[in-house]
Amino acid sequence: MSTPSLPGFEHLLADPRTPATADPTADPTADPASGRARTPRRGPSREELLEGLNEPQRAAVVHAGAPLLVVAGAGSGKTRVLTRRIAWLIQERQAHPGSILAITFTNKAAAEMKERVEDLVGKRARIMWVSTFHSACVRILRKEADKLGYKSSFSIYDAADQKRLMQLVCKDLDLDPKRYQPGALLHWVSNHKNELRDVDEVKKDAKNKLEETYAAVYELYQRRLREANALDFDDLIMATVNLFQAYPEVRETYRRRFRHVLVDEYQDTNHAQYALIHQLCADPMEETGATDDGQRVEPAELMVVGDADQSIYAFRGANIRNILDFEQDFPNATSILLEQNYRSTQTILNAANAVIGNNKGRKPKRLWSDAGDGARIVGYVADDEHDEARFVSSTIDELVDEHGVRPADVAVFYRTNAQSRVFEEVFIRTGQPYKVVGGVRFYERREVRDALAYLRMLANPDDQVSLRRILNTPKRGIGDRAVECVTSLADRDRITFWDALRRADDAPGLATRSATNIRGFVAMVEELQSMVDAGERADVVLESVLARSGYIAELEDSDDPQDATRLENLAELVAVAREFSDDPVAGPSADPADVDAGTVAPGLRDFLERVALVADTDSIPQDDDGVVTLMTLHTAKGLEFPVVFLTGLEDGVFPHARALGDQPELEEERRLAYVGLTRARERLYISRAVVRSAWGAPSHNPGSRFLDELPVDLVDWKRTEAAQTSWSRPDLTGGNTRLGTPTAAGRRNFSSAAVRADAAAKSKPAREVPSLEPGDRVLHDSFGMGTVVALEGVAEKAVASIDFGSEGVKRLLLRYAPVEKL
DNA sequence: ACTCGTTGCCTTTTT
DNA sequence: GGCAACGAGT
Repeated sequence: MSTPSLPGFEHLLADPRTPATADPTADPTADPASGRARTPRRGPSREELLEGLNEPQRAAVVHAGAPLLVVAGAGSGKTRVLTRRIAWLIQERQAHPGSILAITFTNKAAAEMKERVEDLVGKRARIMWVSTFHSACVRILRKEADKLGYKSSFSIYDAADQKRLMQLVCKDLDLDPKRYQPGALLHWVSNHKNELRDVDEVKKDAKNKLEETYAAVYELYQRRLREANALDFDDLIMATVNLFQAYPEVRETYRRRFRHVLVDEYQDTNHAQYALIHQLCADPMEETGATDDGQRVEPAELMVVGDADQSIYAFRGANIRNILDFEQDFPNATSILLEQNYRSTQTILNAANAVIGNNKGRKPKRLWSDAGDGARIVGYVADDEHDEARFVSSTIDELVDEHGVRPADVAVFYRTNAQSRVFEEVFIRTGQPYKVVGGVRFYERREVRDALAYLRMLANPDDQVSLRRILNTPKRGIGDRAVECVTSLADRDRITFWDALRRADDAPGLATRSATNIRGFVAMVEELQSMVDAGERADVVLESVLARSGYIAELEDSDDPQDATRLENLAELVAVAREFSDDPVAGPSADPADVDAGTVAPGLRDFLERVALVADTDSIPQDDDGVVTLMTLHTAKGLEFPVVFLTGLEDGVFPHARALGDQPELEEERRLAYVGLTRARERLYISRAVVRSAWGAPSHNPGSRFLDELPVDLVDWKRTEAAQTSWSRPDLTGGNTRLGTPTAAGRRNFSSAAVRADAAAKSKPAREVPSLEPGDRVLHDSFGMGTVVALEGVAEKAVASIDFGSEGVKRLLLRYAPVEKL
């Protein structure tokens, strides 16, 4: 997200010797160079800035000097601390707002923080950099792109673009798509980028054929990105780190500029992000050799805020060690612990503390509240997922009728998006309005992506992925064959795909019909490009695109009711563009950024940038009186509700089957549970289904192990497993299954669970099993670690099939087998 | 070049 | 159970 610059901003950046006062909007009384400046009379007093804060919170706000880690438990008021501290820096320590860099993880959080600081200290807060890592990096990279061999107009590829590009790469390398899945390859590439490992390094370290192939994929993928003048999300960070490394003088510019760096959600940073912070904030004395003599800049003041217990994005490269090792990474760092919770009842906190306490290697922390114990947690064991949904629905009715709860106070959480369906069905039936947050998102809809692809291709004709996407959308008679011909022309003459299109007549083997169609396409694009070059507003360009391309016409002619929705979505997109063009500073991600000198009004590129870096969960309206909110646990992070339903507490669902066998992954699931529990303010409901249909087939899941971790006296079970009808009462008790009950139900249970475990074992062989049931991990004296795949037989005749990975699958008579449950 | 039918695959996802 | 991606048929 970014918006046009404030005048004078480039100057500020370009010449570090004129820091603060170069900006006309800045408060001239707050010149940091003059040390003790006149204190502006506007704004809150010291007392007001510290008002209502507890001791550790105050300490964090006023702390000066050494790097500071604020360990902020859930609901402990960390956003407050952050905003007050920023205001404090400006107000009391005369920091120039332009010297403050605050990093958040969402644009929404950035906008909120900025707004709150602005409320405290006034408009001068606007020139602070409050943004996400990605936005900040884009701002830097746009300016310095040429140093890295990119044009400043580079595109930003999101997950879908990456996938498309990766598919092209796989095709070029002639890889079997079954053996090499684009998704897996991307994940692998992403991991390397997060670890700042470039292609050369990876190639050098390839140990076997497979790794060499992967490295080759990485190499070609990067080459294609470069050819497309595009960077993917991970590149944004890595390229900035590389830039700072390769150009110390550039780095120094930013080091001089940012005197205060604050990072929120530090537990979710990855290595690349850590490195970036380190480059900006670490003492250069410790860096490799003296870079320059004399002119050394004091390192910026760093404060990071986070909670290791809420780190739930490891699967995306977040490294929990960043926060755990902060004190080692930044010598003489201090830390402050915020344990007082202002959100939940003590009952809820006790539950959360108990669960998270099962994670190893964690720094002790116990949330407490003076809100009192409140209601007990209510538990429910449902027959199946429909029963569970009915329980949730009827409980909500009851709360609304008898306890004055508004539906908007209620949230229903689940582990995976697919689980939302059952709740939706029941809510539709009962007429309970609801809102699903997340799921298929606006910017991921096909028509929206198509429209954006047009715009991106206009802004950056090198952008192959976008260009190819819309080349024949809507259908204009340019098929695979034609694309093939143009591609080979591009390859042979070493020109871009777009240039090849313009010279399509030279392409050998191209049908005249296709050539004609391509000429028509090129003419249309060039005409639209001239609009862009003339600096036309984004919404005007967009409307022309939709009209001229025939995209609208095609949808209008269609009978498919879906296409009516698509038209609406496009209208919505036009509205977004119009709003942006009218007032780019407004909106959820307002953040003044620098654009090319000379561009006064916000252009198409600015719009694209905003769109590329904004998740649209950012724009979910939070308040709507009669509406229940449904979302995954991941999207629930950072939110709070008076009433929370935590559903699907079953081993295999939550914790997810793929995590069952892996200690670190299981701990991440546990943190996710912790996040879920701590969202609740007053009332917490937990539920699970004994039978749940997954992928069509019913699956019989044992209760989540997290349920066993809750102190028994905190939970009031409205219905337990014992209350189940006899047919569905197999050998499960709580989360612990005794082995082998010779009932039909037992077998049914076994077989369906085995199917799941088998599936899990296939994708991730070799691992865990506690109280023996499929999916559990065991340790065998000679075979090592293994995963229980299936169980058969009773008591001392019980036999387990255990997958020991490279050792193969063994059938072991448990009475004799030297296996130990882990 | 386009359309339709079959197969295969399934977490989570702030950017 | 649902979607997307691929392949065969027109």
